[in-house]
Amino acid sequence: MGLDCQNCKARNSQLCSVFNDENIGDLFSIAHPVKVVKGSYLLHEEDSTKYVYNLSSGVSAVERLASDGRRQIMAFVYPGDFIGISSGPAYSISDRALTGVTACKWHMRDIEALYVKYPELEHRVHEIATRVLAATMDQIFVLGRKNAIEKIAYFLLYIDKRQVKYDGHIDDFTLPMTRSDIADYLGITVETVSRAFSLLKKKGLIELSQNWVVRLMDKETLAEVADHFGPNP
Amino acid sequence: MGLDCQNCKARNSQLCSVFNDENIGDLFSIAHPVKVVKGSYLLHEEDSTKYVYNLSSGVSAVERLASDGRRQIMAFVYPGDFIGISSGPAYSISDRALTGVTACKWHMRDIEALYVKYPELEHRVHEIATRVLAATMDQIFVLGRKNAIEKIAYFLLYIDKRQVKYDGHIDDFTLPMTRSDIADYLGITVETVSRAFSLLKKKGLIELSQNWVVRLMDKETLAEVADHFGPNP
DNA sequence: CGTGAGCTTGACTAGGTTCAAACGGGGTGG
DNA sequence: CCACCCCGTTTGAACCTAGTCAAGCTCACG
Repeated sequence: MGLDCQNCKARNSQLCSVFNDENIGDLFSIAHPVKVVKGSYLLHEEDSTKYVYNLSSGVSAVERLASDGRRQIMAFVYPGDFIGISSGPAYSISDRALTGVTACKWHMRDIEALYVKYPELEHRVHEIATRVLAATMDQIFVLGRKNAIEKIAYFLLYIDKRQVKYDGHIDDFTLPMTRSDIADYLGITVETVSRAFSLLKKKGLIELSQNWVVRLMDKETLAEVADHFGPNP
Repeated sequence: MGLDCQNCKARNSQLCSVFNDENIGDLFSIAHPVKVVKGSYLLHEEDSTKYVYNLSSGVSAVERLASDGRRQIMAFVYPGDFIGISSGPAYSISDRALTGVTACKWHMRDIEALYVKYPELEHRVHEIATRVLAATMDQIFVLGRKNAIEKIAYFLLYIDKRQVKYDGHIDDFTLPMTRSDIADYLGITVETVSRAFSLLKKKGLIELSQNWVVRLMDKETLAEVADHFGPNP
């Protein structure tokens, strides 16, 4: 039991790491593995909030869509990330697979039932919510107070940090999301994203191959740009 | 014990309502009441995250300040609201009193010690975090995908909803925050806030007295404006 | 009654959006 | 196998929303 867990990219995630290799089966046996193709949804805004998910492979985006078509992406979800935390009867966000995605899905009731045997589990779930909150606050600052170039520089460093964990790469990585996804994450348009990429390329801070592969040439300067870019020195 | 609690505006808050009038003393006896004057801080970004707070009276703002002076307000805090939820060793936000403020302050350790006697308390604390997260997601959408007029209309309806709970007013209320605070909350400038107010006034959707007292004349239309305002019908 | 902090208004500017056209690469069908 | 097409991206140009700078106003307060 829990055989698959050994090779799962989420094995060391906040949730699964509560269990050791002997008792991980307790968690795995109540999990429903799900597989979702690129472009379709793990969960929908109006779904009832019975289930929670832990991403095993692939990348997805937590998003909200307004009636007039405006979209805002709240977060990108990587293996080991937890989805489905929500107050109220419906998630108020959707989660769309950007690549093929596999995940473990649990009835929240089943997770809660394990709290008795593993009290640490409850603390972890709480901790996960708190971390998500912290990340969300960061994003509020970015959306409210950073200009386009700063946003893109910040985004690249953020993705770099996220992907390192699971790829073990040195300094280039493949973006799983389109320019349009990036735009909807940062509250700007595709064109602005594209222009910002071009500018950073011209400045020698990044290199792009085939639109998707990014290499960060100078993370230090990039961090400065993410912090402040514009007329006032 | 818990005498003050009877008249406290936070008596029915998510935290305090776990206790009935008989046992609220268990919570109150471990509380440290604090009083903060307008303009000073309940907590600072770099403070260690030992304490949590529940606002009793007044209004404060959760904010983050960048090194170059840019400020972003994450949330306005009203009586009954909970502050101090944080991952990591330091809050990464500050909380500034917009009016004179009183609050109950607890050592998180003391709250956790009560979990044994009141298991519901732990669930509530989690629930609070989850609600804050939901509110924060709403704001991300506003910051990322709404224009200035939509932001202001949304803001007015939001404040209206917040203040009703504790004032019992019909349709006017006094803003506790300056134009500059509103600007920093919505990711725009003071001038833009001012112009948006003037426009909504000209349209007959709101009335202003002495800059601080707002009356919403037509909430329905205001809600439409908050949803969509601009060229595309 | 004078002062100043906060608010409003105006004129100009700039950063980002919009609209439009062209490019490029991967996949499909002839 | 290659031409074609399509989707996502890039780039350009015009436009417009919000920012900036500056002046004048209001009102609470000393």
